[in-house]
Amino acid sequence: MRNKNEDKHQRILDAAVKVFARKGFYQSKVSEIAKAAGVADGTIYLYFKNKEDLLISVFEVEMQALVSKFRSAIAAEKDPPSQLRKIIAMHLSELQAYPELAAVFQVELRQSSRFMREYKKLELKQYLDLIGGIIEEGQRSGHFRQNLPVGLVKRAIFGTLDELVSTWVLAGNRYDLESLADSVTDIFLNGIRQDASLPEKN
Amino acid sequence: MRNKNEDKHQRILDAAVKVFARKGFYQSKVSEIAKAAGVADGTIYLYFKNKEDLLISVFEVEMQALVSKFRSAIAAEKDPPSQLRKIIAMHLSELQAYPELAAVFQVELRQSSRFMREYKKLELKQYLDLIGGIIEEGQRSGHFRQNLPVGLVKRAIFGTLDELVSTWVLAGNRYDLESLADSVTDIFLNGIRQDASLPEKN
Amino acid sequence: MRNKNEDKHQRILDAAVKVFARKGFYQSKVSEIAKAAGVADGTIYLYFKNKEDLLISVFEVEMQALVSKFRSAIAAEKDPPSQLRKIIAMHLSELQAYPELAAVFQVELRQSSRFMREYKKLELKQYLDLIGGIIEEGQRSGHFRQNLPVGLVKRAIFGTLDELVSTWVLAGNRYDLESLADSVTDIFLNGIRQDASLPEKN
Amino acid sequence: MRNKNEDKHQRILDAAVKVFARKGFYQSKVSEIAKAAGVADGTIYLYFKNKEDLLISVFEVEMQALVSKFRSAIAAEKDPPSQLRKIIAMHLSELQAYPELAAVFQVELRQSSRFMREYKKLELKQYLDLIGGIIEEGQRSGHFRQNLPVGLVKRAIFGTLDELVSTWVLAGNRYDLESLADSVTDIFLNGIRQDASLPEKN
DNA sequence: CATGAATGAGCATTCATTCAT
DNA sequence: AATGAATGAATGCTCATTCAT
Repeated sequence: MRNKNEDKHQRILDAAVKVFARKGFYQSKVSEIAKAAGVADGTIYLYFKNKEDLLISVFEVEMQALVSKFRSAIAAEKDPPSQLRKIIAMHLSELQAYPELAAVFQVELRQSSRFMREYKKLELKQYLDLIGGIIEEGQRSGHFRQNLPVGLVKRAIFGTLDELVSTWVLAGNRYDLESLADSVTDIFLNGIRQDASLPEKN
Repeated sequence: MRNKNEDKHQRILDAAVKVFARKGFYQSKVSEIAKAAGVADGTIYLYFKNKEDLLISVFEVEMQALVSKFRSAIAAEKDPPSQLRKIIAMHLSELQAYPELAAVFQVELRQSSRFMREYKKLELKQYLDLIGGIIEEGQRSGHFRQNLPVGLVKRAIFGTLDELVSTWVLAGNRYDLESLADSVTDIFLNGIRQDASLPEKN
Repeated sequence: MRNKNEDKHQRILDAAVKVFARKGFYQSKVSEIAKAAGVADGTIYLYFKNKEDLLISVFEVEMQALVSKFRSAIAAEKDPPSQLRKIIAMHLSELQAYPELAAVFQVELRQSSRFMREYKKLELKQYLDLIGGIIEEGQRSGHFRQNLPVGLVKRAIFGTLDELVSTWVLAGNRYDLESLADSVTDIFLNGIRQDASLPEKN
Repeated sequence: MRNKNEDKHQRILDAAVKVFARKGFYQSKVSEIAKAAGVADGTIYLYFKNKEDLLISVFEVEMQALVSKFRSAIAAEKDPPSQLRKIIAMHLSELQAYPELAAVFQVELRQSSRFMREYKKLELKQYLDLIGGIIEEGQRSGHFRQNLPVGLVKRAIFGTLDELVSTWVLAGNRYDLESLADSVTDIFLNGIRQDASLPEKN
């Protein structure tokens, strides 16, 4: 019983990722997800409150898995610059490895109501905080400049990665995403490192 | 007649921006836009093919205005770093000045079908090319390093700005967006300038 | 415009009476009512808030028409006994003349939620008050005994008529309802008239 | 086994009375009845063919109990007037004592399909025949007038009681029902007794 | 050009019933 | 017998779009 239920729950989540990625939230039909999961329409409502709850669940489950993966990975890195290099590389490689999830993250999650947008922020916050933690630590250790607001830096990095993945998703996954990691790292490590002279203000 | 029509056309566009910004594309009702514009439902279909076309038009019209404003502004700047500083500042100040448009750009335009997503790219391309042009010129003039792909740099800058505006929109416009411009400029000018030593590879 | 709208509104009401009478509220499909009215499903929602509102409207409109017809009829009668005879006769003849409405009144209106039941009482109250007024006047004029509570007498008369109509409806309208009027009047006029000796209490 | 089954059968019936009374037939969920009875949803289908059958069974079982109780009670009364007085008093006191059953009888049983309505008549017939028997006997014994059709008189009495109970149920059982018995008896004994002079025809 | 009443396709969700365990 | 997870048919209502006026 235990396994069968978990299996069905997971199958519905997997199907939802696929369908949401392909069609978007509003254009996805519950019956289509049910069909893709190999269950009856009504069965979905045994596991999820409604269609929106299903989308939120997809996000929650997948995001948590990603974040915890990232967390262990950066724990193995010796200093903030290496950690930043690592998280940039993983962001790109993980989403490249799971393009359907990427599509949901990049495009579909931006479709829902105000409530959901706020909900999304909650989940995303963990990830942004992970990046933010690296920046803070780097400022403390003297690797990164302290005149830059952490909140801005973490969003700059996230925004950059997000845009690169979005472009890649919308381009139909036609090129290698992972190989952009070095240049991104290059820009940001230079952009925020301690000994950078401030750019001249005109 | 001419003026009256243009007026009506514009009133519908303005109403659409407001409504889309508040509710999102799928939750916006055509009748609501009509009401906000002070026209009958059917009148909208005299000026726009359908609801999606209305969204695309909003984007087209507003984006073109924005891009041409940016274009003249950077033409007045003396060198690529100043131009970059200028465009970053304007992106933030313009969208801060017109938060409803910002909401549509940041959040709602990501809601449509595959066709629309691709369409959006076309419009957005002009803006990205504007940034790209500055980067290219800077690489030619020796201000910016040449080892960084222009396509990536322009997306990094756009992604960063986009994320900052999104956060600001979702936070309910509760803080000063424009004042982030200096830090963003700081990061990128340092991140891409010629004499930056490459960050050590582990 | 005026006429067309009223016409459509009325056609929907008429169709609703027919369909509700035949199938009952819960078994009646909105699409079926629409079809019977010769309009599209959605059109019904231009005139009525929802299915329940349609049922309430049927009751309201028809009941009001009935009550005002009754009111003028009894105004023409000279004394309370004649008025009672008249209202009993009309109740049976009117519902006999309009069997579908009778079916809705007798059977279908008892199907709805608690809210509706209470709503029904409001409408029905007017009719019960009409009977009650006759009884009160008769007690005052000395035609009817004063030891009987008006509230009970009016319900006894209404309950009797209601049951007779229900039986007739459920029997498929197979006999003459109107001809029962004399016996009913006989029972009640004897039952409540002034000079009736009280029945012996055991 | 025997007892356990009967117990379960009875528990389901009791639960059904409660739930039907509170929500009405269409608004009552089988799962809710199952829960109230402390059995699984599927178990109900071991004892009853379907939801409608469950409602019919409630009626059958409870009605038969009532009728047989009434039958013995009137057997102990000496003459038709006393019997009529007795049955009127019991009708009111029994349903007052069991308000949930009253709710089902008065309100919910009128909700079902044509088939059920006819079925109800069958069950009800026994009760009406009980009243009818008293009237017939009274006409034979000279207590009651013979110019009144038995079928009408029994329905008048039943309709009156039914309406009084309905009103009491819809009023939330807020007053004493039983105490209405004397007035009802008064009306009908006077209304149908032998020596009543016919009311003058206009 | 403008209107807005009318249309009807489309869909999330419920719940009586089944059946493998 | 008993369970309760699974089923999937069934339907009220919405709303983009049309078109007669």
